[in-house]
Amino acid sequence: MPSQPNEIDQRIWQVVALIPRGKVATYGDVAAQAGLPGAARRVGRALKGLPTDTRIPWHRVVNAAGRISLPGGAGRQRERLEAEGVEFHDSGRINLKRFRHRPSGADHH
DNA sequence: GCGGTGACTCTCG
DNA sequence: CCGAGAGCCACCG
Repeated sequence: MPSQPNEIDQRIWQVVALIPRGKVATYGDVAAQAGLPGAARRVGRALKGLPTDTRIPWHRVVNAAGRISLPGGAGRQRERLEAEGVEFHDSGRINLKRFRHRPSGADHH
């Protein structure tokens, strides 16, 4: 099997698990929260290693442009997000100003 | 050890 | 707004 989950992956998953329903976070955000600033790609790899039946809300992680990066599964991820109330712009872009999850920052809006 | 690759991101034009 | 280029880190053959 492909690389067993290490402590780093566990921490990344934990951060993702804390993203509230109806909100999203970028790969960079998750990396920073997990104590790995600049390791966005590491996050993508960690999510790829999640089991199919996981309860981790992996679909709440999108790229910095507010778009879905998941290859071949964009439709599935988008459906899940829309089911939670996350709205998509024209060609599948999310308004991060509105739906981005800020862990340590109070709403200023 | 090297080069290719990817669920990334930023800068430039 | 979009694409190209570069920086990035870890995995793989």
